Amino acid sequence: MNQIVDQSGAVNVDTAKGKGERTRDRILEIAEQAVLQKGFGATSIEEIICEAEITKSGFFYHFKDKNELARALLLRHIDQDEIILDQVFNRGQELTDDPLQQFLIGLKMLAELVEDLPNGHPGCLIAVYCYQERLFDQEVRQLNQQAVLGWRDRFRTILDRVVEQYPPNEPVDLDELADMVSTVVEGGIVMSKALGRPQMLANQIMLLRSFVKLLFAKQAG
Amino acid sequence: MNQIVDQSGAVNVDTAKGKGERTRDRILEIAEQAVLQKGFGATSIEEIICEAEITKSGFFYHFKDKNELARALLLRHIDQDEIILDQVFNRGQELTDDPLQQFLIGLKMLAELVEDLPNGHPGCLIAVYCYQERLFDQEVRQLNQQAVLGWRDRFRTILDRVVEQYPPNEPVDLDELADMVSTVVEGGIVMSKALGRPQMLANQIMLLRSFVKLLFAKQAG
DNA sequence: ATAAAACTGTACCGGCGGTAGGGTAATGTG
DNA sequence: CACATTACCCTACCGCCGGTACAGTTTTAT
Repeated sequence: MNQIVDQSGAVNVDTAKGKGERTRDRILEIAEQAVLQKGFGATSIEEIICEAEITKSGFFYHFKDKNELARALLLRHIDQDEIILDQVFNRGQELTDDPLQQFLIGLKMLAELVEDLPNGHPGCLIAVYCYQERLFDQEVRQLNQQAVLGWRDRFRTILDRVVEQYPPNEPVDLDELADMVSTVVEGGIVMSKALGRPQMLANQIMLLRSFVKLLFAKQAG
Repeated sequence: MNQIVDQSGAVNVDTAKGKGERTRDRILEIAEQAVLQKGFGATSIEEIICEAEITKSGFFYHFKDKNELARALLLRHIDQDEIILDQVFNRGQELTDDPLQQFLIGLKMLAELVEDLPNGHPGCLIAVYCYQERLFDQEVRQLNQQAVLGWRDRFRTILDRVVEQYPPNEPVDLDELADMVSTVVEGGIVMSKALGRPQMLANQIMLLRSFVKLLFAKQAG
């Protein structure tokens, strides 16, 4: 979904890593930016090594070919994404015991988080890979799939607890509703990018939040 | 949003065109398939001319460079998309005078339409271009933006008529709600592709439809 | 018949992904 | 400090691709 990551203390963390790992991270960071703006196929190794100030040999020391770069990019992206989502939705659990409120707080925090990004959400690698599937091997495609299924599980778990206390006002499949969070985020990113209006993503998340409220709100009378 | 197009009588239409235009159309058709599966940057002119059974000179006779191909692809895609959306949402107006029902019928028909695609929705060029913005010039990016704004206008017009008769049960910005249709379709396509489950897109559209119902349904009492 | 349209053929350029292999500087560790 | 390992750099090369140039040929519409 995103690769916003807390960078406080990043220097300390980096220096704690070996030199190789630091270079590798730098390559991945630069590559991800490029891939999100131009796609994987159009991102040249040349430009990556140029910006990273290494040589082609240096690049191929870390990644044996471009496909391995793709895999590493995706793994890193998925990891960072999970950290963010954990932060956001665990925070809801700290603030209240009501599962519906937890979910609503999580969505609100997610919206605020993406709204605070100065240049808008940079994009989601999973979406990039979906639209360039033919470039990747089966392993990468499976990783992609598992990441999305992970999102479903995450939100489904929350929703299961919600419906125990709040019967939905309209019959819904909870897996589909869980998927809708991902759908709105992915679609919202596309819309934000298309219109050049970063705020759209946050708006769409908040709109989804309205719908969740409507769906589970206890009807008057 | 899509490039599903009615192909009945396509042969007649084609033969009515000049030979040049037919070749041009064939190039565009082949190119779109490739771009939706591999991205624009990774789609080589070589493979296009190979599949179209023309030479490189033939290609450059129709398009002076790859950027012109990009523009033509986008224009074609937007045109076809508008035809589809017109069909779907005008049909609702034929069936009832109630604006809410018109919208709900349109969404239902859209869901059915994408569900009937044998290999799932092939993808949306607008989304592809968003995620590869750096590859295109300002003109193409503006075309993209206008297409999305066109979607907003379309749905906003319908929603304006809806709210006249159905006050929303939760305060919403109608532009944002209009955008949500696009968001869900774009996001749904990504999710469908990621999971390899074409039906997801239709499910997500139907879920959006549920929310529209909830939002505008007259409360009991 | 004829002009315009729609190509084909050939040759070339520079950039890029990727390979191969030898050389070297930096680094962590005992 | 010694030393092996890690982490690179350098050079040279291959083949593919986007793109250009331009002359020649077929096809089509009228």
